[in-house]
Formats: sequence, C-alpha cells, structure tokens
Amino acid sequence: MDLIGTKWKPQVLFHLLEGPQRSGVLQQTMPGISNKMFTQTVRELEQDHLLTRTVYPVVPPHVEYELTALGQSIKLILCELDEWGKLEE
Amino acid sequence: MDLIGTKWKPQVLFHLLEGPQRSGVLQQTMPGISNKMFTQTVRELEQDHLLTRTVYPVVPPHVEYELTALGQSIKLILCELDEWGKLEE
DNA sequence: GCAAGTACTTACCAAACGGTAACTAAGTGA
DNA sequence: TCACTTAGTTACCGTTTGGTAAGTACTTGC
Repeated sequence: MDLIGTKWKPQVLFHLLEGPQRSGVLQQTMPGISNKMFTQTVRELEQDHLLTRTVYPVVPPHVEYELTALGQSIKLILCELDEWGKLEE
Repeated sequence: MDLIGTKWKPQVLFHLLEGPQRSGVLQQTMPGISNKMFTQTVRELEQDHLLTRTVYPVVPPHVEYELTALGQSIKLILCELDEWGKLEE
C-alpha cells in the first residue's frame, strides 16, 4: 500500500479528518480532481481499509465516506505534512 | 513541490537521514530504482533545496549527497511514515 | 411522463512515466 | 596503450496514468 507515491490519497484522508463526508462534498473540497480519479482513489483507500464507504439506499443516491481506526492513525502524519507544506510556499 | 505523490523522493531523503552518502552507495540502498530514476530524483530534490550535491574533482568521479537544513526538517515525518509503514505489513 | 438529482462507470485517447542499453568523461595503474 | 572506475546522459519504446464526455440507475416532484 503506497500511501505516499500517490497524488490524491493523502488529500482525501486529510479532508476526512474532520469527520464523515458525503461523496459530492468531499470531491468538491479537492479542486482539480476528476470524477474518475476521485472514485478510483476512494475505492483504493477502501481496499486499504483506511476508510469505509456507506451507501444509503435512497434516491437520489447518498454515499458517505469515513475514516476507519486505521485511517485515524495517520492523523498526526497528515497534519505534520500539512504544516510542513505551508512552510514551503 | 510534491514530496508525497512521488515514489522515490521520500526514500532518498530517508536514507540520507543518517548522514551524507556518495552516489553509488545511496543508489544501492534502494533496490529497484533504475539509474535514470535515481539521477532524476536527486536532481529534483536538489532543485527543491532538500539536499546538496557535492562533486569532488577526482577520477573516478566522487559525488556526495547531503540533506540541507530544510531536508532535515522533515526528519520527524519520514520516521513516522517509516514506523507507520511497518505496522501495515 | 419527464426532468432533476447524486454517484458512479466506461470507452477512447493523449500525455507522462519509467526501463533498457549504449554512450560520455578522464585520470590511474598494468 | 588500454582496460578500469564512477557518475551521469540520452534515445528509444512500451506501459501506465489520467482527462473528457457520454451513459446508467432510480425515485421524487411537477
């Protein structure tokens, strides 16, 4: 599982730190990501057991993403990466 | 500067945490990296001001890579990533 | 019955990535 | 004179990546 080495995975995880988000909202927090990349990324993160995908059987569809305990465990790293990234601007 | 989002940059930095290394030795610590990728990676890290490249004018060539202060500043993150990576095996 | 709304999925295509292998450089020692 | 040594560059080419745009699904409200 290369968490690093991917462009979007860390960003998705970072945005989920504050709590569960529904699909569309989460995607909008990441300008520049395409529809295809977004679904691909969250699918992989789900396979990595870093987040859960909950589908509510309603119409129109409602899907929520939430960090697993494992996903939460990288909170510190993600925050530090964020902090460090800000220094370099 | 996307430090994450690349496969090799973090690895190069991690291996330099222990101190300066000469080119060939550093490359050998990373099995799987090709010659091309290695030079490309260190060149970019140099442009990012994360490491310095010192060329000793001798024959055969002797080149050393060393972290800059900026490079040192991500030590904590690299170590945590390493720790976390071990958990997931 | 028809559009709206949300979350995808797929086919197609261009661009980027990355590996291999051959090549350069230049002083030393046999 | 010639191979050895270390570091790096380059051309070529296959593979992977990733964007666009169109299509699927299904219920509610007009």
